[in-house]
Amino acid sequence: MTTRPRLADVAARAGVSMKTVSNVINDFEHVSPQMRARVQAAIEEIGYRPNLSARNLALGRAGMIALVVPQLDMPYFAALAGQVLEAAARSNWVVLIQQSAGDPTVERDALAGHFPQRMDGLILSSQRIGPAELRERTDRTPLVMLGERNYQGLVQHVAIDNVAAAQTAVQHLIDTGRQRIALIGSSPTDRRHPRLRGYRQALRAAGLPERADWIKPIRSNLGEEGERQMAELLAENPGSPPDAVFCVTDWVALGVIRALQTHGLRVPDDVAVVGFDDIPYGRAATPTLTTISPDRSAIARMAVASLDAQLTALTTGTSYQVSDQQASYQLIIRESTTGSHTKSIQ
Amino acid sequence: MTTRPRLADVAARAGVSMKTVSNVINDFEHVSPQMRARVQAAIEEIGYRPNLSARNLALGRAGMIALVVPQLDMPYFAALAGQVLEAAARSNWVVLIQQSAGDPTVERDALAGHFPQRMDGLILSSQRIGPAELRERTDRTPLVMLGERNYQGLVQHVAIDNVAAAQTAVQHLIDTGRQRIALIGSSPTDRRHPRLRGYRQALRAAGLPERADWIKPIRSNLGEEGERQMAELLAENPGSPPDAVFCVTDWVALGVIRALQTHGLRVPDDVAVVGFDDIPYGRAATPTLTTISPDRSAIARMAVASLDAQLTALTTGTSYQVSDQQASYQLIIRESTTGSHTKSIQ
DNA sequence: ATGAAAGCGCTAACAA
DNA sequence: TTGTTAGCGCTTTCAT
Repeated sequence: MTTRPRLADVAARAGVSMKTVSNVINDFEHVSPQMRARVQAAIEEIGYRPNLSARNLALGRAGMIALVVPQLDMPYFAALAGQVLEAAARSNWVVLIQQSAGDPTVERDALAGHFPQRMDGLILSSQRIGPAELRERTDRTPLVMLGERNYQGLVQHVAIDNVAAAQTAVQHLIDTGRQRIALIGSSPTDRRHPRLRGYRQALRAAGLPERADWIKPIRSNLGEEGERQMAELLAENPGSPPDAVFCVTDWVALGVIRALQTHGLRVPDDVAVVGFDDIPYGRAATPTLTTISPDRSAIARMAVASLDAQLTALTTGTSYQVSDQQASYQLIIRESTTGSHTKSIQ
Repeated sequence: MTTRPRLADVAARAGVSMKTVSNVINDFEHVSPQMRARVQAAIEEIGYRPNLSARNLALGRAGMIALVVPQLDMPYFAALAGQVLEAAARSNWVVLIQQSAGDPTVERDALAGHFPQRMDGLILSSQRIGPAELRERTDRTPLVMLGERNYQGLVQHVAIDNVAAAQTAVQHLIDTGRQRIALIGSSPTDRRHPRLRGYRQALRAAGLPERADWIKPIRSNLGEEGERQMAELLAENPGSPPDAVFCVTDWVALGVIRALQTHGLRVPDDVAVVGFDDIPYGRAATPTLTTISPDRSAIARMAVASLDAQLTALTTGTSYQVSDQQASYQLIIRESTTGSHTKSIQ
């Protein structure tokens, strides 16, 4: 196996200096078109590809950013990771995906910069990390936080407006005639929870009463949890179940639907269900799931762009002003609130 | 911001040479325990982390392998990617995940080694690439193919025994009393399809007749496709539907269940359904889905280990004998074949 | 068992 | 506009 072509080989082939080749590769100005063409031809001919290790070493950058998500097999995060991958590639970054499995240690290690190698930036999607941890952080690696928590302007934060999105979802239930709306996935005492706040705002705006016993917390974002809590709610309200349920995630909503069907209630005929996240399965479920769809692609692009800007600020010694960036979202209306999925029996 | 510590700094701190530090870091032999301890202490004290770009440059390796999957938001591949990530990390590899979106061009480019940089290895999970493309391949990058296709010993291939697994799934249907078993997801004329072959073997072994019109092809692995084909099958057999359906993937099975429920048939009471892949949704669906669960972790480990071995062979100039490696699988029995998910109405 | 120095492939000063 | 050269941080002969 012969050795692979280097920049010097291209230079020799094109009869120019390495600097010129480098200029062409990096799209610098002040290279005459014919020179550019000549170098390009040489590159093609010998099949040259830059060695990124060498480039990054010379540039003093890692060429890599880390993305920390709870788990890749959770569909919301898988889809998000896919988008981050694409956005990062456009900035010549490889993405090191790290799964935290909800382990706060992993997330704190990431915040502290404990990776197998230096990272140019870090995108962290976490439920666990709060403002306190952020305040104590000393590592200077550019950081973007994702997710619905509020970080009080301590770090760059990219998310949709969860309060407004939740309000939109609940408003849709009200618009379609529902009056007895439960929430699964939050504790009634958690005043900070954005999706709970949106739920409350919608109820208040419609003059509907709020019942603390119709707000059920979950211990984790699992279908089983949704199912358990819904079953409990049904058991506590025999004969007078809610006519709609707003779930903090699609995954929980699937469990809720399961509980409803198990108890002989039809969705949406008896009880309408709305989820949150727009996971792919929502389209294949029975009934298909009405949900809030965050613009994941925009979230990914904003996060990567911010890392880019932070890194530039860091190297140029200028300052970077952190902000709360909001991506858009959409209400996707499907069968679980409006459709009837059961046709007459053949 | 002060510069980050280098190997030389550790050496200075510990009062030894760089070579010694390097020996400790790379776990070489012939380092006295006390010397090791001293160096370790110095590493901790100044918070040293090796620069992988420099290491890889010196070693002449990329430090990176590519994983090409159709899409990260398909749960099977997301879970697989997660496992590959972990296995690769243990071999000091970062994984560049590339989504092909089923585009054969992307897969062919990958085979040809067209990446932004050199890769130490390539794991390709593809439906499109066949023996022909493999035979034409000239790139020498270590390669492992995943998936159910047969590559005739042309490349290292890691998969479960799809014929046996399919037979196991169908046998389970037969064992639970089903006699009229359809298959969704393959063409009756596709003699090569492993899961179809397993289906046929099971029917034959049980002395059950095979009906070509009960074998329905799909155009893509989508719930919608399963739903459409199942609806068609029901329309073609009014009054005498199958009593069980074997689906080539879970994703298709979810659509099939949807079609059955839409037509007023109960799962599993009227029709039992088995899927394939064990995607996370299967546990949250209603009813929960009986399926074949491949040992993804083993698949990932085997693939990475093979890349390691191939790379070693390549650098030492020895030869690497490709093989067909088989990972294990399990039949996961859930409600869609045995349970009754609808309790009496309250 | 440990030290000195060359070199991996690239970028960016600095010169021309 | 293009060429020359000194590193980037690490591994690895080759001495010792």
